[in-house]
Amino acid sequence: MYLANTLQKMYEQMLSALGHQHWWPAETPFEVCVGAILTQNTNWKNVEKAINNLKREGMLTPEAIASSDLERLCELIKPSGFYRQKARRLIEFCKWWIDIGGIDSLNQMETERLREELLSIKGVGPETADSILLYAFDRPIFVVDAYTYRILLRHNLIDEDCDYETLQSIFMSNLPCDVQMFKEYHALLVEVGKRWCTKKNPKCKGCPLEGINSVL
DNA sequence: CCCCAGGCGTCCA
DNA sequence: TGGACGCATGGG
Repeated sequence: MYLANTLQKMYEQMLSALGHQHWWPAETPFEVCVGAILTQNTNWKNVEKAINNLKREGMLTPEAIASSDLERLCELIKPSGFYRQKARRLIEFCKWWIDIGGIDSLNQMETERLREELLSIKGVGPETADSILLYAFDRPIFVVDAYTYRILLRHNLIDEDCDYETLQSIFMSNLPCDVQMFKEYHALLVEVGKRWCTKKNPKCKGCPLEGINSVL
């Protein structure tokens, strides 16, 4: 079967089994960005606590974070883990956001340029940059993460040494270029990954994608 | 007690 | 260029 058909079928089966995921859970583009940095290698539940702390203190703005005291910021985001790194990363990100002219400038920027800009920020790698592009700025970019890799690997759709860009291009060159669908697809992969594609379930037993690539 | 989570930068060969 | 390692809290 053609890869394009398999990817399409995966999407339909996940959507049918799990329904819409309503990602990204945030009220503003800036909140998406903060969440994207805080969730690096961290459970989302812990990130929610950190974001709620920032909101409660009126700190969820680029200006407030950029000019915040490092120790105080650390305390507020502590539940999200790696908080010393992440506090510095948030401050760097916010300075960048302000320097570049805020959300209006960012909205006008070409997607390729915006991606380069994001990747130039210390602490923003490919997944964080692409999450921001897709969920904060509605750009048609497919987000790849550890679950994406693991799920495709277990279904024998990729090689073990498949890197980020290659994996991303597999989706982007075989699926229609649709922002809403990209958002839903990534969210569904994460949910499937959490529930079924775990170490404790090495055969992905019970997964809605079971047998998606029956050719072994 | 263990393992891991919606990664990234650094270091070193 | 790529593999190991540190970063750290909270939930199972």
